[in-house]
Amino acid sequence: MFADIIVDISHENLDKTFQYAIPAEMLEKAVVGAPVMIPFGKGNRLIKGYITGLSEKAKIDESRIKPIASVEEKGLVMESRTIELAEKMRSLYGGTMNDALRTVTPVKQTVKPVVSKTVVLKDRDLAARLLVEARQKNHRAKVRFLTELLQSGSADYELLVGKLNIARKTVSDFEELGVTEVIETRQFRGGAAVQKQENGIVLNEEQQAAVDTVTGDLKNGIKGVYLLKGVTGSGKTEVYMSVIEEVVRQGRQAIMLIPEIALTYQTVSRFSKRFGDRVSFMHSRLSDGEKYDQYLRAKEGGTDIMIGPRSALFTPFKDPGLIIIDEEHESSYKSENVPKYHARELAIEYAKMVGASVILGSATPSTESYYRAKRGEYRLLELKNRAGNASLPKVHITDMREELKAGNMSMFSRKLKSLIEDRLMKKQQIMLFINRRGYAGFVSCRACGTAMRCPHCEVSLTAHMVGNRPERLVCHYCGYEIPMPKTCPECGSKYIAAFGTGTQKVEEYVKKVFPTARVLRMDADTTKDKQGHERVLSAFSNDEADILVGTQMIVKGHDFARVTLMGIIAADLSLNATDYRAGERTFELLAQAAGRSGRAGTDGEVVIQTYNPEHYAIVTAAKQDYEEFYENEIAFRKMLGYPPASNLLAVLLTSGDEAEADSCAEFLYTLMSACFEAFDAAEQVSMIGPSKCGVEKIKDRYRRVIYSKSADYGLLVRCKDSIEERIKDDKAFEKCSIQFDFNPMNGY
DNA sequence: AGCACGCCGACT
DNA sequence: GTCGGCGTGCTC
Repeated sequence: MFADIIVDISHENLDKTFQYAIPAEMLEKAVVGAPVMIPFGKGNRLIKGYITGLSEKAKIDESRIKPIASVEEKGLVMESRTIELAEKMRSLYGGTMNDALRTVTPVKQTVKPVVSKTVVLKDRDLAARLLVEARQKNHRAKVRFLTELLQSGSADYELLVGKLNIARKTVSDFEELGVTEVIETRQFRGGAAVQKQENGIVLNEEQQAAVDTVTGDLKNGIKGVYLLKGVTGSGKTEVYMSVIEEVVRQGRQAIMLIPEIALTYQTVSRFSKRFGDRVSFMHSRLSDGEKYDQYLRAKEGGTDIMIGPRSALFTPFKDPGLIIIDEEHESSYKSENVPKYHARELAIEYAKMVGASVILGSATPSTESYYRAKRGEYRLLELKNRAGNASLPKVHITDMREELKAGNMSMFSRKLKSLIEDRLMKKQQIMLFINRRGYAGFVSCRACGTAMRCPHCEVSLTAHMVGNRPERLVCHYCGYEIPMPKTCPECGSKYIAAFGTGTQKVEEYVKKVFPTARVLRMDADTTKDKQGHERVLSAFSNDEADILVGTQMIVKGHDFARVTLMGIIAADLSLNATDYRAGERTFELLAQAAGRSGRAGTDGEVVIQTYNPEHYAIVTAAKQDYEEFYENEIAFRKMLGYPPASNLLAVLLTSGDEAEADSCAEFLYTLMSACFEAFDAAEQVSMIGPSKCGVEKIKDRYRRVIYSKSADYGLLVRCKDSIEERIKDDKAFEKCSIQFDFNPMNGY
């Protein structure tokens, strides 16, 4: 008997199976998925591997085949379908089998105790002196730490590590603070037992209809993909819970994916109350050991439900019957690491493999999912009514070109300014939303609103700055390039500039214009540490401020009953992002932001400031009309051959040498077109590039990208496979690295 | 990845 | 003459 084994080393040359003989005494243990130790290479060094298949025939000369050294008893036997899933992942998204296996297996194999370290004060005088010094220099974190240290004689080092950005944890790191001892305390953290409560939840008609459709199908053995489209507050979670209950009743398990960092206390408590300790949660604050614990619990049947980010898809349940993907349009479902899988797409594949149903939930479905639902590939379930008496807010779109014409050069339109004054007077709260992410320095005319766009690609051109002056405008999709114009090509105005508005700028400006208002700011800078997020939000909900200025996070966060005005400072920022998803992202954000205002029945108002008041993403978001948005968006995607109308393969090439990056990218392009030629499919593909990436150089590596579009996804995969094979040991590509990204979520 | 084999410089 | 530099090639 022989076993096909993949070795636990991630290298292209080793990305294949090796055949080993199974000694008679190991025949029982040597099953597919079992971890084994094998003698490898000339030195017969022992390395780990996984059995991926069994056979009775030797594929190579039998004399060269060595026996397995041992089957790892304490290691986890991977389900054969986990290996199958890894194979699927590898074939769909590239990378090595090992990369794929690694992403579907838990990180650490040992349950590690949670280590908390305490530093003990020995040199009291030194610490006291340093405290005086820290007070003088106004080092608040240091003061807090030293005060605590002096009072108690010991302090939690995590405080210091977090506040002062100390990465290492040895005595010498603390010496200058008067510390001469670091004590480690270990403890094993167990899951808290939660009392299961009887549910008294009554579903409304729509919810019940959605539940009945899915559970009815489940009872009849029908597995499908459902798109649950429900506006914010329509009660999608109740639907999820009821369907999960039915699945669990059938003796099967459920996985629910949520976007990264979206696991709120509310979600945990609702699910815990309903399902008690049969539900497990995964989140980034868990240590590897704790995650592994959860993994084991699921594998051994200790839980039925797993809730977590995209990696929770790999929970090794015995018989998963349902996979839910909440907020399915979220981009965090796409992995940024190799293999760059999309959890939503992979979940659907996985469900097919194991015979499970999939529910995709969203208020603003991705264009991809809605397209498939319309074509009948997914079944559409809708929740149209908002729970409670919340009404839609009144939305004003202000045309910033008009403001400029009227002599208003400020950041706020007259409408927004007067409404802010009104709310401050009424002592109601205001949120100002500035959409900074996805903005890479586009250039627009303040007089007529024209953004500089690529004539070939329908995306914004990106300003390449020299110092703080834009010098050239470049298209990131095709490489089209023009010098920075002096005047607007449309209207001739000289008010043409790279757009840039940060949260700090807005905050400063608010303080200047409304000196009496209490202002809080929330963005990546103010919420660096883990409690920062909560601190700002609770301060705002405790009415410690009148105005909250922030990025994305304020839109996705909690509900604030007292907020009656939402100002969207520059709706165009995301609209002019340099990738084809800009419209969708803008609609999502604006629709969500609009939904934030006036949720408790009070008359909420929203002001959307824009230079493109007639753009469909803005108009439809203001009306909260998803359907109309979708019709426009899908027409745009069809016209230009973007997903889901077609498929896009981005091939990213990086090299430390600029000339080499150019020549290799050029060569790669010819190889790819020859490849499509060889498949006799050149007419089904259109290729763009190679061109420079939006960020031309990262970490001293020059970046180039080639895009291929084709309606046939399989064709792109075949091209990737053949290119990988072709360049594997070609000297020309030795010093560059090449990554494949299917239907990328961001522009390169 | 890691380790052996292999073909050219400075050394007991 | 050999000890050792790390270039390239293979691992069931």
